[in-house]
Amino acid sequence: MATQRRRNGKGNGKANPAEDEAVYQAILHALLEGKLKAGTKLAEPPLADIFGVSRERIRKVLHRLGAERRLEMIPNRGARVPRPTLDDVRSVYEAHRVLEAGVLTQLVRHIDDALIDRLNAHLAEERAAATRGDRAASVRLSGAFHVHLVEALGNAELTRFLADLLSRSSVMVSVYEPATDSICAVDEHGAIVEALRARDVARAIAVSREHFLHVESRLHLDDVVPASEDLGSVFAAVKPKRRKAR
Amino acid sequence: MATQRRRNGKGNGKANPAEDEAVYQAILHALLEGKLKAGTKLAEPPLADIFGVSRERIRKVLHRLGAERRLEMIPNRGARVPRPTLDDVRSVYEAHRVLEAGVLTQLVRHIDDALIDRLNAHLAEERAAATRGDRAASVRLSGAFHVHLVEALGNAELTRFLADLLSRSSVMVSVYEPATDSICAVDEHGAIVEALRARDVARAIAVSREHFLHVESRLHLDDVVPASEDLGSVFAAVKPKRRKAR
DNA sequence: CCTCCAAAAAATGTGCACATTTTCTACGCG
DNA sequence: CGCGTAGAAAATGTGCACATTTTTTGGAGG
Repeated sequence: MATQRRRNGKGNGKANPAEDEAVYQAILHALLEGKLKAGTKLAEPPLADIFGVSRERIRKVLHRLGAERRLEMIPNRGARVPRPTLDDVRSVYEAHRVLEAGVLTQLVRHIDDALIDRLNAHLAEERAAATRGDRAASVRLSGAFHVHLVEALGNAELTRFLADLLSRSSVMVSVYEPATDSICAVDEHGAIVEALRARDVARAIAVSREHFLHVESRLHLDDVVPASEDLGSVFAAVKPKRRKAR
Repeated sequence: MATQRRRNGKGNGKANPAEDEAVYQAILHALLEGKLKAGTKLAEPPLADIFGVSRERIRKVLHRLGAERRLEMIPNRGARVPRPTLDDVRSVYEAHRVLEAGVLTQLVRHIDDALIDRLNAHLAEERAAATRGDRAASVRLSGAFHVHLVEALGNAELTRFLADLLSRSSVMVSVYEPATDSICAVDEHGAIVEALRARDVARAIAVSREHFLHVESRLHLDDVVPASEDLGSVFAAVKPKRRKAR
């Protein structure tokens, strides 16, 4: 009997939360990966067709993403990938900067050798990726460094907030790409750890601040927009269900 | 013709976002006001009856509140008012404390006389409410003070995060009530402003920290739970639509 | 060639009818 | 008398039909 597909009877109330989740993850992933360019319209019928699920399924996921402010929902006009202004991006970076100042302030109170060791181990990874020239790993590890810092506090609220900020800024780099070269200079991360080890809050904050300002200064507005159409190719490898003939 | 009610034809796709919003606000308000006790089950049919709207309308609102983590949604088992643990509450307060440390750090850079004046004006309001013995106003103004601080930075992300934290802690006081006496000592708020005026970051943070620890220390776990049933009376004055006979 | 507008097409929003699951109830057995 | 359980009742989840709204299309007129 195995995994019988729906599509059979009429009123079918079969619960399948995994399928919701799969669609959600697929769209979210495409969003975070930057495959869905800013301004792209996400209409329900084509998505339902691509993923092979009912329209209400898509609908629910879209609204959920809208509630998380990852999509821009306009009543009666559907969902679009947000087109953040330069101020929006700055706002996210500034928020991260302010948050990290608070995190560092609190962190020097609970710091111990084990934490320093973990951070240094992470720095080693970052350096390895940098010398290896692995750009993707560098980006990932660079973000992970800041995640490590908040996670050290063990506060779920703060961790969630940072994760939200990071995911948002990762979307933005697809528009305002500081992509050119090294994202976060490992040296700057190292300086933060060093200041932490010395229990020097003021210095840690100052370094962190400079670090963020450095990143922010690389932001620039690429003229107009890339704009992406043709959802089919975006989700090509995701769900090989059925596709519309053109 | 005025406001014709739906309930008429059959398939009725009339868009009425205001009605969604009304239900959302009503439940949210009851939640923030503490009228909905922790652990209360929010079933769809009775709510639909109380508000006089379709079940799917209620459904949508419930899931939205769940996405905001204001309600606990369990698949196939509906929505409940969350029953935060003492650790959850501490986590929220700690997050607020850490955030405010960052905010103060940033704030001393952009401080000016106008801001100090505004904060002092707010302190005057707080003192007036305190001497007047207006407990409700005191609670509200006490929260507003911290809102003023973040808003001074003009960062939407930070403001939103704080609002989220505040709304969450306001729900929690209905369980772990530090309700006994003065919520936030106005003097402590005053000391923060004073430190800000002197551009003394370290002092501002120290005072803020003590302030929060002071509030947190008053938290205590009331034995078991109040538990509230009978949704009808909770939303009594909200929507005088129809009610179920018992 | 551009603009404006009406009709068609497409997309979104919503109530409803069930399917599925959970919760309640009552009965029989140890 | 407690306890597990079968059946009933209630609640949640989902597809579908259709209303409403938006967008596109195809001319007609300037």
